[in-house]
Amino acid sequence: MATDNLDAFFGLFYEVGIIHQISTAFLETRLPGGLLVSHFGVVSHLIRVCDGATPMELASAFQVPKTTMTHTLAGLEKHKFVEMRPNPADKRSKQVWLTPAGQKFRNEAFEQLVPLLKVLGERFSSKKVAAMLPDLMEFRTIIDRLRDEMK
Amino acid sequence: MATDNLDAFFGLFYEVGIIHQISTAFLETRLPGGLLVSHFGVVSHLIRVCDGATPMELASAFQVPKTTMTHTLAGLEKHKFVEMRPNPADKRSKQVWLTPAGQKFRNEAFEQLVPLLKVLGERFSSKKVAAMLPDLMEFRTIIDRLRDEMK
DNA sequence: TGTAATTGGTGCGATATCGTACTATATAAC
DNA sequence: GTTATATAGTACGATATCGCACCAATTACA
Repeated sequence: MATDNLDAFFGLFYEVGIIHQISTAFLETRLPGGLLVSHFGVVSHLIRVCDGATPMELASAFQVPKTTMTHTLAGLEKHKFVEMRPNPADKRSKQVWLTPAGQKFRNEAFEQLVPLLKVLGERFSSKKVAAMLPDLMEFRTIIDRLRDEMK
Repeated sequence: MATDNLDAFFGLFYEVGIIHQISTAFLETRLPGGLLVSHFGVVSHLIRVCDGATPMELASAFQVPKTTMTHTLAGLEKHKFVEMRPNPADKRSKQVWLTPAGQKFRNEAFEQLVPLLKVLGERFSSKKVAAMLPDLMEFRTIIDRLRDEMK
């Protein structure tokens, strides 16, 4: 592979970094009470994917170290947005359950984003976004596996 | 715009977040002396785009707050990878210049990544990556402008 | 079934990130 | 030309991130 081809990968990492930076900052200025995207992400995951997930499952879903997830969950707990219960299937483990306050937080934050995403959608169609997703997901899956192999 | 369409945007933000997370962690375990991707990014920018850039130009290129860039540059300076000089065009400002040690750091880190990216390229072709870039760049440009408008 | 290796979670310390406030300089308005 | 506003950079404090070490529970396996 020539060096030129490597440039494509660096370009991808660069764009991903910038998009991450912009979108995170943008969203966080619009979340109440100093909550972060990490909090919003976890709560969304519990609503959309699986309530009662374990901390490890969440860490794995967002590909962050487990200590980071512990910290994020402590923040959500402090706000009473989630409740930690023992995991009946494994006494080492816990389960993270949304509270009504947590659902309210997520839904209100979501509703606040709708008009902003509508404006965005007028400039970059959601169809185009949807068309980008399969390649991104495939790429993500591949680097995920690659990372595991080289651990 | 229906809620379904919003899902595409959330999906994009999610994938971008994960890819950022994986690629950053992956690269950072392979950089010497506790250097971070932010350091590698700045040094690469100085080599590839413009040596002698001002801190503000760098902060803007990576879309990070200027205080963050100050911190990153201090780290590079401590390693003698860059040199800060006064900006002749503006006495408030500075210019960031690479040192030979900084070039060496970047080139060695780059060379170390080549074999890894080669493996990656066997599983996800650089052509496919290159094909994804225009849309990502357009999206990035749009959210960048949107953010400025709503500041 | 007893011991070794693995896994889920937390405590702790180092440091990266970033908002606020501040100084010095530059630009604009008048 | 003087004054008001904006901009480049830094100091500082709060807190997010994450590696390491640890304990408890589970799983592998001899």
